[in-house]
Amino acid sequence: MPSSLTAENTAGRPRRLVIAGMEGCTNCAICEVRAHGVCSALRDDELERLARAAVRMTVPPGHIFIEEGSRATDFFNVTGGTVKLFKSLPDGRRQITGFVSVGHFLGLAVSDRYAFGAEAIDQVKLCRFSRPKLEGMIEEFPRMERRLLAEAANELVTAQDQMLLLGRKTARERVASFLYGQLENHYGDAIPPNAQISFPMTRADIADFLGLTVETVSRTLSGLRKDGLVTLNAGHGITVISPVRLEAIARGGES
Amino acid sequence: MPSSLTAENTAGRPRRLVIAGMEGCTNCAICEVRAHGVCSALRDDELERLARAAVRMTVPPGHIFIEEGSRATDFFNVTGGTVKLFKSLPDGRRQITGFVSVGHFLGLAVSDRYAFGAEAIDQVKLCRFSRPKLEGMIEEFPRMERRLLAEAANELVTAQDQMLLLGRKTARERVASFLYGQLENHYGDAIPPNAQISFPMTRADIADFLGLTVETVSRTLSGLRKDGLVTLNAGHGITVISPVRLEAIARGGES
DNA sequence: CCGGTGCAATGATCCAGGTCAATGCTGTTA
DNA sequence: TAACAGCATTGACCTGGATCATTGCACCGG
Repeated sequence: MPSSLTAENTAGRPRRLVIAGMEGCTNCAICEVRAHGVCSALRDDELERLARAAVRMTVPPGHIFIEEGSRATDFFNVTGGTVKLFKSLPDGRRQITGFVSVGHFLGLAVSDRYAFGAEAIDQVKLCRFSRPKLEGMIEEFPRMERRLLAEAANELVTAQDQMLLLGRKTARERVASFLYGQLENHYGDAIPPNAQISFPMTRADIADFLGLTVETVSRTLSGLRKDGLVTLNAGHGITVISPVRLEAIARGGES
Repeated sequence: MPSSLTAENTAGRPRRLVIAGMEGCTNCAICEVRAHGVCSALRDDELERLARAAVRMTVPPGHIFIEEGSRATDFFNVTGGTVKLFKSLPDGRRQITGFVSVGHFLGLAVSDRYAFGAEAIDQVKLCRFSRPKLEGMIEEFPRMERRLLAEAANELVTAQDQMLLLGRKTARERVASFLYGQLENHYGDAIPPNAQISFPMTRADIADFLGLTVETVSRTLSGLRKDGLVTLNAGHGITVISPVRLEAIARGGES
């Protein structure tokens, strides 16, 4: 039975749902993520109304602000930091279904309960909307709904990629896919040789995202280093020497 | 490297995109799936307009009607039969990302290309809409967009469940999850003991859906039979003796 | 400067599920 | 009613990645 080494994080030291900072936000028009996220679909006068529905929050690293299976009372828009979304099994095995950062929307639920948990990786800033308020907004601003649908479609495509990864890729291909994905996040589609990336998540997070163990992630990264594909820098930094070869591996087109 | 035994299906005998039957549909109001699908969101007069945009199609078993990576020109609504959605790797490894049947919508794409392929498992009936036409419809009938968003949210939740399955569940848990899912499809949430199910997909399809090999699926089913949890009937029929215990296994709460 | 705490890396061993190879079963064509 | 084709099952064996154990390496507080 595969297990997750991060299990004891939850089992041993259950984290409370603590919200550190929370203040009203009166001006969405000057919001730092105006260009991204759901808000980008709105005109200035519409943002005015949005502002009244939104509450700004700051969540410290390691804290869970959406508890798996809890009542889905709110929607969130990430305005800073990185969040991991996850699902767990009763014995502590955990699957991270995605990492989301600035501009991303969070909280679509079918039933009245969240199907996943959300935990801050680093210092995370959020814009929170109550469910009824957001529903009112959607009713009023069709462009916002359009935007939501587009984001959902996007996430669906990402989810399908991840299913292919989890169901059929080797450890090496999974790690290469993860690294290449991080490259794309930073550089877009013009990735230079010797591209640098640094990400906030630990090996354990990466393992839980890729359906592997920490040890395998570590060994596989060492393998890529020995093969001259990457260098491992201080902190969580990595230099990808040949993004092209990395992508080939990620795609499953190379051993 | 894990491999998919269905690889030669594509490699050896590439299937052409053949559409067997195709006729105009003039009356969506009497459509057999009126109660399900996107159409259920519309009033009769709206259906009238929908009818003019829709084309009915029949696709024979085994035929691919959406080619992975091809131009996303159409949207489909499944009105009969079962479709498998899949993604593949260059060497033929394949992951089935979902089975969709009557009422389900199909074809949401981020870019202008489909990110997945779609193949008919049995005789499949479809309602086809051209992309621009559907976009017009959405513009005109906000309730249809609402419906689409709801379905996307639903699929997202299902996708997350599947990621947990593929990343962290054992073979036994995966097969139990699949069977239990089939039970839910047939019976809703009131599943009686000794519930019967029969599904159109082969062991190879199940394997590609669960990230396993045909052999492991076969052995695991035999294991469940030996443990008195199921009986394997003729054709693709299975009787689930104890749905409660099956669900416990599926949830990861039992060895 | 030292001891501690929390990752990360590496080594040794194990095993769940993959691979390879028959064998069975069922339906279909002749 | 035989011969074939296409799954499905079962067995024997192998291996990629999991498990268990140790060591290394920062960064922090005293």
